[in-house]
Amino acid sequence: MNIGEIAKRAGVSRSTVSYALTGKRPVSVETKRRIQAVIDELGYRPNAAARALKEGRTRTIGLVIPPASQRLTDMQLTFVASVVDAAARADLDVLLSPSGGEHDRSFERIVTGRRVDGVILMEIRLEDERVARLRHSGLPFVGIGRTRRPEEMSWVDIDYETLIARCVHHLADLGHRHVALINRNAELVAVGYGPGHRAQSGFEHAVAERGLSGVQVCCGDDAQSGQACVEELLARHGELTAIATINEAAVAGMYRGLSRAGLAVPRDFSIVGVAARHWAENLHPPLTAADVPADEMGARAVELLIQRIADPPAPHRHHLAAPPISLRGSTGPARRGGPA
Amino acid sequence: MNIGEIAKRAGVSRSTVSYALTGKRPVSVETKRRIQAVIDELGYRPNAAARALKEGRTRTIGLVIPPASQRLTDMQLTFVASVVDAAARADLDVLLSPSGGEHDRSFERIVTGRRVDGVILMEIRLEDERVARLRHSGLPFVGIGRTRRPEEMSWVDIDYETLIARCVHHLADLGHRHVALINRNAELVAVGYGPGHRAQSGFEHAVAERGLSGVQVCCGDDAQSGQACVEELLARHGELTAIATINEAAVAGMYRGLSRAGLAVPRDFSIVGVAARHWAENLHPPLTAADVPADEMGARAVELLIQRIADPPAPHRHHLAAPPISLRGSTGPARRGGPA
DNA sequence: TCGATTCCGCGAATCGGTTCGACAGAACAT
DNA sequence: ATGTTCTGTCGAACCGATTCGCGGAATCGA
Repeated sequence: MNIGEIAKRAGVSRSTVSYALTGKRPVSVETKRRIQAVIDELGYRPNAAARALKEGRTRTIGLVIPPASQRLTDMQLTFVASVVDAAARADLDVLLSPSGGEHDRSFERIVTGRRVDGVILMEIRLEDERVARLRHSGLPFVGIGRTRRPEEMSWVDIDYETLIARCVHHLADLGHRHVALINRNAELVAVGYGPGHRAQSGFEHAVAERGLSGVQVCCGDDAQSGQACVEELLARHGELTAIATINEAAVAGMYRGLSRAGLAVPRDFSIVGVAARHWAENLHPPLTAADVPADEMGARAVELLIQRIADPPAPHRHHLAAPPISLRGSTGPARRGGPA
Repeated sequence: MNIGEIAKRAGVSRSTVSYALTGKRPVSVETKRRIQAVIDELGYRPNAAARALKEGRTRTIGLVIPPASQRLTDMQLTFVASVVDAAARADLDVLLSPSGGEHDRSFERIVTGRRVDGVILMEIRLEDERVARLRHSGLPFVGIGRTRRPEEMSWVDIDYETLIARCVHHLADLGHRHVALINRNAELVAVGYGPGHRAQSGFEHAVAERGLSGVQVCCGDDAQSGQACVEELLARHGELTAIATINEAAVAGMYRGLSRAGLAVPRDFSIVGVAARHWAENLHPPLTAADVPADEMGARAVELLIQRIADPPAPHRHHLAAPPISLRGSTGPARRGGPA
């Protein structure tokens, strides 16, 4: 059922139906009523492809996610959910594209086939060819995360550098002298994953500033890796009394590793991290952490993207989240080897 | 850059460019080479909307997910990931639509606006108006889950009835006499969530068959609810020695509740469930469970959908997964009040 | 050498919308 | 009565691809 059919049954021309629907020109109430009656009866909706073709926009945004094979973390999932939600509120549809590895056909299809009006890019690296690709194509886009030259694009991001520094200061304030940073998985950090590098940098600076001794390790994004990682850390660095981490998926395993080693949290050992609130609260003991407002950020990213689509030459905008640390149950005064 | 531009620069007509690209009519190698050269130089890709309009298909499938506000379980997430992955392999894009609650505009847009060639529906209820809506619209669709009249549509599903029955039999074999079923959250079950009801049914039959005493409760889909639920169960039914559950998100909390009550798993108390393998293995102790092949199922759903799109009048096909129970560390012989 | 066949490429129609220019008729001012 | 302004509607062009029918040139067989 197309617009011609509606027009015929309502006894008007196709253009009149179009104007009645879009309201871009006045149509008499009587005509409008007749058209609406036919539309309701037939359940007509304009064909999205035809409209996209003529209007030059698709009312769809692309969301580029890490390939599904590598499991999404809870935080990433929250980003996806909040982006989809915010887009739906703005009457935009969301086209999903796994990128990286073998799936780059999907990314290309979306970008050069003009399937979307704009793109939200997740899991951005310090040097990211997709950013170059998008900029070259002229398609509006917003990053969740930023590259090494952040002024060149619009983004929302978490200030891991500041947050991890805060974590270290928090631990130092509690008297801890030997602390470790547990990063995300080694491959990710190796290919230039921004949060990993920025967390390192924040950790190093804060450790130096407070005169602490610090170790850094990468750790797979799951509980088993977390456990193994902690066990190895304890074996190699017996003096450690605290961990700061951005690897939320591994925290449960870290708890397990500590408990196996006979260390109670927070009595004997402290952990502080960066994580989504509901995740931190669900752990046992609840994790003292900077609460990443992941759902807000997804919504904010959509908002930025809508603005960029509406006004491409406008200057880039950024949003760097640095939420305060919420004290929960996982940090306490240093005991083991600390100043007692 | 459209097909006309390519044609002009290559010195041929637009139709020749089209035929060179699709291969639907022979084009001389020399002409083909010239066209390809221009295309490579300009980085041209056909406009997806124009193609969709003419061809009558979008090369896109819709994936209808529960609204983002209610967090996706790990298993649901795995479905989504595997669907996206499988679709990408078939060169299909995936349009995400949160449905239910306030977001039904999105669902309507996708269905009646002909934005997609077919739909995969998640979180299906025993009576589901979306199924009626889709059937009425004539759009091909496949369910992950099934309604009360499963022969009317194509679907893949997990045989919760059989699986929970197996769980009960497994517990009975170990000597447990008093067992509980922990279901998904009460709202979901109340609105006719199929797995919830089928699990109940399987539980009741198996309990009756083995002459056990059984209690059933609903429980929120998170660790805290799991803990609260177990604590209440223990308070009210001190004779319980085992739990069967389909609520994977709550299992970690159940462990906590048991441990607080001084009950060790599996020595004093057994838990068996239905969950994704990596999830079951990540728990501590690892959960004895029927390993749901969620990624396979997503891929299978895509496969069924592709077939339905290609051949709509073909008979419906179904795929019911009933994986065996993998023995891990969370079940053992009955102790408390059992035959010692 | 003449027709038949094959090979290649062109022009035009088409998909289903939106949008622009034109215009009839009513309302209003002069 | 004449000109002007509005209102409401129509017809046609257009977006960028695909596809059908047609025809010119080359090849083939007789």
